[in-house]
Amino acid sequence: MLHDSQKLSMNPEFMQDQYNHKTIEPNAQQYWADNKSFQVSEDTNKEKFYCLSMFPYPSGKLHMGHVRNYTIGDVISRFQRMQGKNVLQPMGWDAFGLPAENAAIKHNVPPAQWTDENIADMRVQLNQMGLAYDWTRELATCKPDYYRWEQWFFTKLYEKGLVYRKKSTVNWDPVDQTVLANEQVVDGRGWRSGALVEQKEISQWFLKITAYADELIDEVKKLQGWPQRVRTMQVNWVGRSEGVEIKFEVEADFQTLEVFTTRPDTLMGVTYLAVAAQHPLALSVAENNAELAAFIQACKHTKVSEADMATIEKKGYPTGIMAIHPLTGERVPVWVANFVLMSYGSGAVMSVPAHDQRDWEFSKLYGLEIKQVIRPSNQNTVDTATAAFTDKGILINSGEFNGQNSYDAFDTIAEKLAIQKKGNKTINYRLRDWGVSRQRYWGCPIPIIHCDDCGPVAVPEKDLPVKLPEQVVFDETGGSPIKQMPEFYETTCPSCGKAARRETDTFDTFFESSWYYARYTCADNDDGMLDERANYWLPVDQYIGGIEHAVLHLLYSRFFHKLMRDEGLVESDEPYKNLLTQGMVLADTYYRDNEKGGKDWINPQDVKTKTDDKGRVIEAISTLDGKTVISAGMSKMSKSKNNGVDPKYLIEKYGADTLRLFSIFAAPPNQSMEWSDSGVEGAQRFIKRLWRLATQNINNHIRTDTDNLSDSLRALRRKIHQTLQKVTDDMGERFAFNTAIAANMELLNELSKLHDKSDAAQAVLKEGIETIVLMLSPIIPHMGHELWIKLGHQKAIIDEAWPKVDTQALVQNNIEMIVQVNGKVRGKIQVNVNADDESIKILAQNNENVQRFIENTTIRKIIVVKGRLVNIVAN
RNA sequence: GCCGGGGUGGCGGAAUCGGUAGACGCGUUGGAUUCAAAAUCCAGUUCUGGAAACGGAGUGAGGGUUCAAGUCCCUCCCUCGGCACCA
Repeated sequence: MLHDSQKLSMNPEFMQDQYNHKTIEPNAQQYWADNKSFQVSEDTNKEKFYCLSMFPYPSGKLHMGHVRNYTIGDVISRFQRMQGKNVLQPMGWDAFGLPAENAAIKHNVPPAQWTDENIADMRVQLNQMGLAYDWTRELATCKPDYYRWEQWFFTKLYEKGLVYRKKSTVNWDPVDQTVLANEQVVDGRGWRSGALVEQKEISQWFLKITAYADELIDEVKKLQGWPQRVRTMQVNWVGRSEGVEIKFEVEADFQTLEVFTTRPDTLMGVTYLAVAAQHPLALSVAENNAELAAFIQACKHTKVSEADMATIEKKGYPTGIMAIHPLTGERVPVWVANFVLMSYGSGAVMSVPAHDQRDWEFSKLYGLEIKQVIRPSNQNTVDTATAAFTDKGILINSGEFNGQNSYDAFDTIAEKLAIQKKGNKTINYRLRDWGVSRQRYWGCPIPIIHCDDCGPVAVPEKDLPVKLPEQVVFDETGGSPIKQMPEFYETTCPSCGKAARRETDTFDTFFESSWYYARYTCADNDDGMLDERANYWLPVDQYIGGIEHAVLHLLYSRFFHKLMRDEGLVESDEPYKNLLTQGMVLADTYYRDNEKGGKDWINPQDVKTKTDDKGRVIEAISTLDGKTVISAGMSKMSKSKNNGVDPKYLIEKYGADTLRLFSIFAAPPNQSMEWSDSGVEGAQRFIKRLWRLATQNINNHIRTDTDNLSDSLRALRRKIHQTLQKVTDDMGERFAFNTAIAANMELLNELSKLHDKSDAAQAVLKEGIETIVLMLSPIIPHMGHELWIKLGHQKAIIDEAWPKVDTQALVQNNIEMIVQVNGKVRGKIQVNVNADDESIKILAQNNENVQRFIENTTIRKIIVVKGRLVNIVAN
């Protein structure tokens, strides 16, 4: 018995090679490795192009988000290489972080070992994707040869006074006695212990990012290659606002409360002040007030995230203390409020219920006075008893300021306060200094030694790096092992020599990811953080990564770049010239309710859907037990929803080229992309169709005079060059890879329809096939490599240049224009490209179908849009 | 809650500068091929009326500007990302 595939291969029709990714892909990868195709060095004769995809956290498994991100970067890199540029595309590992600690607790493996094994696995998977990386520059942030330089840099910043220590709030698990990350707090409780989480104040290190706030905002203007939405988010995050800092004297102890407001024009409407629960004033009153102390205690049980603070139920408690209004001298009560944060500004705010929605809600809740001091600029009236009026307007009930508009009153009130030394105009930022301390193990040790006599002292350069001990044992509380290791923390003071204690906190992992892009340029340098090679390659010409990094990572690395510039390490002002933010990868989710009231998530690979004759899904059934499951729509691929698709399996089944093709064809890069198994099969189908047409023409080496083609061949050749023109624009300027692929599919469809066996036809066909293979080679490089050889070329396709548009081929004599009557399409006309408007108008009116709609009407106007349409306005 | 996106056929998406809405792909329907199936190929496929020619409606909802609106303006609804210790 013969297998079907054998029967097929014996049929002369199918004697040509079958497409087989399992031989094609390793062959191409071997060629690139043998020829060191992607190793680059500084070459001043070529234009450089630094293309960087955000490096992954080495979880051990490549997921579809990586596949998409790295395919996009690879396509751009290979396209730019074909434009003749010296392209650098490196890869490395964002190797510190929480998951390694979790794995250590769960599987009893030290984080270092777990991480190393994961890196080895993921490197293999990335290579199977055929990504054009210069692996000689690979780096892992958990290695001392990397993190020693950020320790060194931190000590430089410390010398410059850009680093300081202050108390700040963390999530504290009172049972496990550990600090928890926000994601480790679930419904207000520690994820492991289940204990109610408390806020705790501890001393931590901060970087003065606020000192660069203005530059971070101002230079967003220069980032023309960034998406507008990311630029807006960056500006809003820094949040520069002009306002007035106002001093309120407090009756009880003659202290003053300083508050910041952007609306000094509403000052006369202040009816109370609110301070944070942790404010010294609140704490001192609470000493003799048990109820207030209880309230403050209750306020500790909230998560320290802004989203939580903003959405909690607003609660407050009166301190019984009165403050003096700086202008009227009236007494206003001071309240403690759970939504005022001690870490923002001074931890106190002035409240104007009539003109601020949050203050209004608070005053309604506790029956506090609402005093309207602004009225609308027009003649409308507002009732501040029903809602706050937050617009600017004209001042009322404000004594000497009555009748001024909000803008003028801003200045006059600020001036009056300044004269009385009760306030000043200031600029306030929403941006807070960057807290870089983490009380975790798997991170870069902060290079500081605490001495009882000398205070915190930076570790001297000669003693760097401070190595993180890698042979450690975790207990189930998840506390950092180095905090229990005297051999790590016991040391001597570098300045006085007495016994001292090493800092056991580690850096925020954003610290590592803030400068890795620069280190790739000189990853082998053991003598310095960076060298002159950084200035050849930087800034990064194209950065690609998830939209979820639009604010934090990108802001921190912009900041870090400026710090490095001011240290003389780099010359440029900004790290990333162009930015492409890719959307997430989504997949179908299915579930069943379980007995515990929760949901059992079922992997989409185990679900079959039934459709009606229009293709609408009418039922989803598990293939495991044949029973119905409930569809919960599309959501981000994740473990928790059990809707991940493993790229490893797909690479084996379909090959990397198919996966690459599908992952950028399914949606434009900046939008989220929905996973579809049948879509992958469609991508494979296209690859096989191209393979077939190309391999049927490998012996076709006919060249012919393109000046004397028949009309239909001329049209086909025009299609080839129109496609090339579009694809060049789509890939080089717009990153519209999905439409670039669609255009190639369209061209392949046209070429497949050609059954003319003449020499001229075969020459055009060959030109078309070769153009497609070249245009798609950045996307499906393995197949491009193989087909290019088969088509008879000596040079590998990786070294070929991007094809050139033949402008002669684009010339057209006649074009089609549509004819509208009152904006509705009623006919089509063929027009000579040089026809004047008058003759086009006549042609349009003579169209048979158009006449049906203009008879018995009067033509009012005829609009001709060159090359597109004619619109006849008639009634 | 605040900041920033998105919403177009059964589905993913296209329409780049205000000018033919639905390219391309998936799914689906019919046909060819096959003993049969898979694969492949051909044709149809926004809804709706019609045998067709050709009409009517249609880009989340409602209003507006314009000869012309998916695209611009206003109001609203839904949804996704981020919110500083996930990375």
